[in-house]
Amino acid sequence: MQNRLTIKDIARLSGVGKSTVSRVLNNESGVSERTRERVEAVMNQHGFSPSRSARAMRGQSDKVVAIIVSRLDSLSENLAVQTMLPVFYEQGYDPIMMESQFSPQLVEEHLGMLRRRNIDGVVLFGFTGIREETLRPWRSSLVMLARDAGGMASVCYDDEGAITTLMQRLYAQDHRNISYLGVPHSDVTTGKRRHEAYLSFCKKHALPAVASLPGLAMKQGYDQAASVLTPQTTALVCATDTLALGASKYLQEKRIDSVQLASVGNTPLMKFLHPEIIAVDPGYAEAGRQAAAQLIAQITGRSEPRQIVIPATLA
Amino acid sequence: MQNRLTIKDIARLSGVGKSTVSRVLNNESGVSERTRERVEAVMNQHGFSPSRSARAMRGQSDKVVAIIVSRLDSLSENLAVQTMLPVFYEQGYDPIMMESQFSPQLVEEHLGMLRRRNIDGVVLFGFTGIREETLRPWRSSLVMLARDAGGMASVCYDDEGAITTLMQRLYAQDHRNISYLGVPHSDVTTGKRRHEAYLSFCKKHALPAVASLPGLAMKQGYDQAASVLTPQTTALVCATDTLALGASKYLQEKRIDSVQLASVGNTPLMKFLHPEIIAVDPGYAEAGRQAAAQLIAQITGRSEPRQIVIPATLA
DNA sequence: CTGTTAGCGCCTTCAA
DNA sequence: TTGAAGGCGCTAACAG
Repeated sequence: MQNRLTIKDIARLSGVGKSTVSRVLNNESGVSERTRERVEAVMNQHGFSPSRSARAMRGQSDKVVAIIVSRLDSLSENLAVQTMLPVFYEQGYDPIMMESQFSPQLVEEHLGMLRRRNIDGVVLFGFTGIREETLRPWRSSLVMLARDAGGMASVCYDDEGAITTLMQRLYAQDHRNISYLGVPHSDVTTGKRRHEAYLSFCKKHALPAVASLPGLAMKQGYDQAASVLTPQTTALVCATDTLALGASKYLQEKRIDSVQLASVGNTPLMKFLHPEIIAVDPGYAEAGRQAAAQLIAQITGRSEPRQIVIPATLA
Repeated sequence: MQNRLTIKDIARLSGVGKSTVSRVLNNESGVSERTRERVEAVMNQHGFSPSRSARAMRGQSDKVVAIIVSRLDSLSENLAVQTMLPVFYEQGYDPIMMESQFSPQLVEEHLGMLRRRNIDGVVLFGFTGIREETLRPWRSSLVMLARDAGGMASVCYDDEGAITTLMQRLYAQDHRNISYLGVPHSDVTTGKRRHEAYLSFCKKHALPAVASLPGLAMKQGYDQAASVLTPQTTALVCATDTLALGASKYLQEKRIDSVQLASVGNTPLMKFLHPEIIAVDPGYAEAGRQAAAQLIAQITGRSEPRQIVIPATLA
C-alpha cells in the first residue's frame, strides 16, 4: 500500500546496485556469496517483498491462474480444488475462481474476460456442451478436468476402471443381479464410458443388464431408482455419488435394505451418511494436484499439453 | 501474452497522444466529444484492454481481493461465496480463494502472504480462535463473515432471530418439549448466542430446556442426538444444518419419526434430503452480496468499517 | 562479479 | 483540449 520498500531501497541499504538486488531476488548465478548473504540479510530484516505488478509488467506474466468449477458446491470438484490451491500458492500463482454453472455460454464469457485480463492459465472442470473452438485458443494454457477434448491437456478419471472395480467387487460378493443408474451418453465420460463399462462387464459375465440414465442430479437418482429395481436385484451401481445419494434416499424411504449400493465417488459426506455403500475413489485429490502441476508445467514451457488418467482405487 | 496493443498503439492508430487515450480510458473530463468517440472506436475495433499490471503499478492497487473460507466444502459458506463472486467480477476485482481449515495459524499465514502480495482486501469467514491482533492491521480492508470482532467490518447472521423464529414455529405447532443441539459457547455466534436464544425462549414460555453442545461436526450431531431426546421430546432444534444432518441420520436409524427436526441453515442438500425439516434461512446469499459490496466500499474509501446483520427468514 | 542504462504500459504533471 | 516528458518497481542488456 503506502511506503513499501523497493529494490532501490534495499540496494541503498546494503550498499550495492539495483541489479545485484534483482539478481539475488531471482536466485541468479553470478553473485558472490558474501554479497548475496548481505543483501538477503537486509531483505529479511525489512521483510522486503518485490512488487508483483512491476515484475508482471516486465515478465509479461501476472502469475494468475483461473479455476473454473461447474459449481462451488460440487463435492467432487471441491476435493480436487482443495489439493490444487496449495500447489498454485507454492509456485507463486494466484488462483481466482469462477463458476460455469454447467453453461457453455458462461464458460465462453469467462474465458473472454480472462483473455482480456491476460491471465496465465486456466483449469476448467469440463462438462457436456463446451465447443472445441472455444477452447482452441487456450490450447497451451488450459487443463481440462474430468473430460478430454482433442489436443487439449486433460486430467481424467479412469471411468471404465472405476465401474469395473465396483462390478468385480459386487460379483465377488456373489451378486448376480446388478442394476445401474447413470448419466446420458451425451456426457461422454461420466455417461457413456461408465455405462459401457457396466454393459461390458455384464456381457462378459452373462449377467442381466438393467440400467437407466436419468442424469446427474440427486433428484433424478431418487426418481429413477424404482425403474431399475427388479424383484431379483441385489445390488445397484451408481455412476456418481450424487445419484447414489438420491437412490439411497429412495431405498431408505421404501425400507429396502436388501439392495447393496455401490458408487463412484468417495466424498466425506457420503462416507458419513452412508458408510455401507461400496465406493471407488476416482482420485479427486490426485487429479487436483496433477492438474495444477501440469498447468504450471505448460505455462512455464516445461511440458506440452498431455492427457493424464488418474487410476481409481477402492475406498 | 505476446503482441498486445498498448495505449501507445491506440494513440498512433487514432492519431492522438498517449495521454489522451489514458484520459478516455479513465473517463476523465477534458476531452472533446469527437476525440473521445474516435479513440473509443479504435479501442473497440481492436478489442483493446489496458494492462492490469501497469495500472496497478501506478495506482498502487492490484484490484485483487482474497476470500478466505473455512473449508471449500462448507455448504453454507458456498452459498455466500456464490453471490459474492459476481459482485467482485463486476467491479473488476479478481477474487482469489484460500482455505483456513478452521486454523487460526493458517489464517495468520495467509494474511501474511496477502500482506506481502499487497492485496486490496479480504473477506474472511470467521471462527473461534482468531486473535484480534492478527486482524487489526487489516481493519480498513477486511470484512469478516458470520462473526463480529471489535472494530472490524462484519456481516453477521441474526443468530437470536433465527432460533427464536424456529422456536415460535414449533411452539405454534403445539410442541412443548423442544430439545436443542448446538455448539459450545467458545463459539460466540453459532454457539453462545443461539443457545442463549433457545434458553431464553424456553424460560419465557416455561418450557423445559434440554440441550447439548457437542460442536460443529455431523458426527457430533449423530452421537449426541440420543442425549437430548427424552421420552417426552417432540421436537429437536439444531444450531446448524450440519448438526441436523447428523441428528436426522440418528433418528432415521432408530426409526424415530415422532420428533420434528428444525434447524438453522437452508442449503439445497438439506432441502433435498430432508424437506420435512423446518429450516430458517440465515440469509447466506444476501450475506455474500453485502460482504462483497461492503469490502469494495471500504477499499475505495466510500465507507468506514461497519457491522451488518442479515435478517433470517423462514424457508 | 557488479553497477549503469534503458525501457515495460500506464498515469500525471506541465506546457502549449 | 491536447501532447511531451518523467517516473512507478523491476529486469535485461551492456559495460566495467
